[in-house]
Amino acid sequence: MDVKTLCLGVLTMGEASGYDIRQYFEKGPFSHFCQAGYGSIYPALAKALDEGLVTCRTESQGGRPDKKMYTITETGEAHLKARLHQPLTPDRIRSDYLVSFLFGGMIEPEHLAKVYDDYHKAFADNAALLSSLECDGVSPGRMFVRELGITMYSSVAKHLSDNREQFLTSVHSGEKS
Amino acid sequence: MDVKTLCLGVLTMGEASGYDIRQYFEKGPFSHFCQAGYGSIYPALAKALDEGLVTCRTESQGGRPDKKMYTITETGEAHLKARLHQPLTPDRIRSDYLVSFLFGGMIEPEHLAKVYDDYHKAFADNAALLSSLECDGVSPGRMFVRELGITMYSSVAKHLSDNREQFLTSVHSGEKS
DNA sequence: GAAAACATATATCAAATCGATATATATCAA
DNA sequence: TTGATATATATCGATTTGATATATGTTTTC
Repeated sequence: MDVKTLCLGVLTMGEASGYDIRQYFEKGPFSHFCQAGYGSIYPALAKALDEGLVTCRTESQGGRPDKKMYTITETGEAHLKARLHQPLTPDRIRSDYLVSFLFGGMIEPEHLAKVYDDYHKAFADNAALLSSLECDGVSPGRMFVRELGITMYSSVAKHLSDNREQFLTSVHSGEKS
Repeated sequence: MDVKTLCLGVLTMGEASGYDIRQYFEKGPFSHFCQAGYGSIYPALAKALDEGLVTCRTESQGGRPDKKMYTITETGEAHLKARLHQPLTPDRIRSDYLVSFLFGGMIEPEHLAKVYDDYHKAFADNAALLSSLECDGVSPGRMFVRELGITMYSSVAKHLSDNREQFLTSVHSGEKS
């Protein structure tokens, strides 16, 4: 799912600027399972405009750079719908933290404990964040991914709580690498 | 954590070729939380060799291209260890499936059900795969990430089982987008 | 009340990564 | 024997990442 298609997805929820779209990927419900920065969003929007998948309206604002508001076209919706019916690539997780745990034996015990606690906090915080989200008038799809996220984050957070001492002691008991 | 550093990590477990390293990232315990293809591994090894982080030994084989066996150096180990004590970037999940569920209203019911079942199968399979792994003589770090993976995969698989009908009906009950 | 920090807004660029392809041979299955 | 899969290295275009540049408004802190 390339960034262009993801932008189309965001635009089905209403007119938005490149900056707005970035917010969806950084905060918002999207951020937990797809990311994109300005460096990919702006080129993607330019290409989408070029291909007639979106239209653009420039909104002048006092002082600040003009806001370019994008709206999805029928062609754009058709493109998104078609893409959603094509084969999907498997999920991909990138975790420096799990790599670190794998090589935990090479890390100073105090530092490893700190990293572990940070990791636990991140999962606990994400679970809490999703739980606190407003649910009124939210689409069933959004509701579903929210609940799946809560399940995932909280089960991992619990596992990390339950196995903290066991891991931190075993990883530094008389072995290398 | 760039590919060069990840390669060093693999090499702490013993001498390996670029092809071998690829296997670790495609199958093996690594594949679940970091990925890398030939296009990033070979350049990374060349750079690591250039910087003295690894040494290289060419193994001739009848017919097939020569095998280049890489070994991590002390400098390489120091580099890896230093990296493991530096700040880590947060985990990142990319899921076309969750994007699809978010826009489930735009997908034909039969197709959405198929996608859903594929997704469930992927999690169930991964949980089973990790559970079936040999544990004799495995390092505590490897053991830990394996168990965390089992927890994560099976909790999500269970959630997907438990909420299948609810999701598939609600997403197509009189609404758009 | 001034200074610093943060938010709004677009855009570009080098470096890293991804995904596909090329090359060559061995081995295993139909 | 034909085709598919595995071993092995390597490159290349396209995409993505992460940082930076530019310019101004708003909010917080000293």
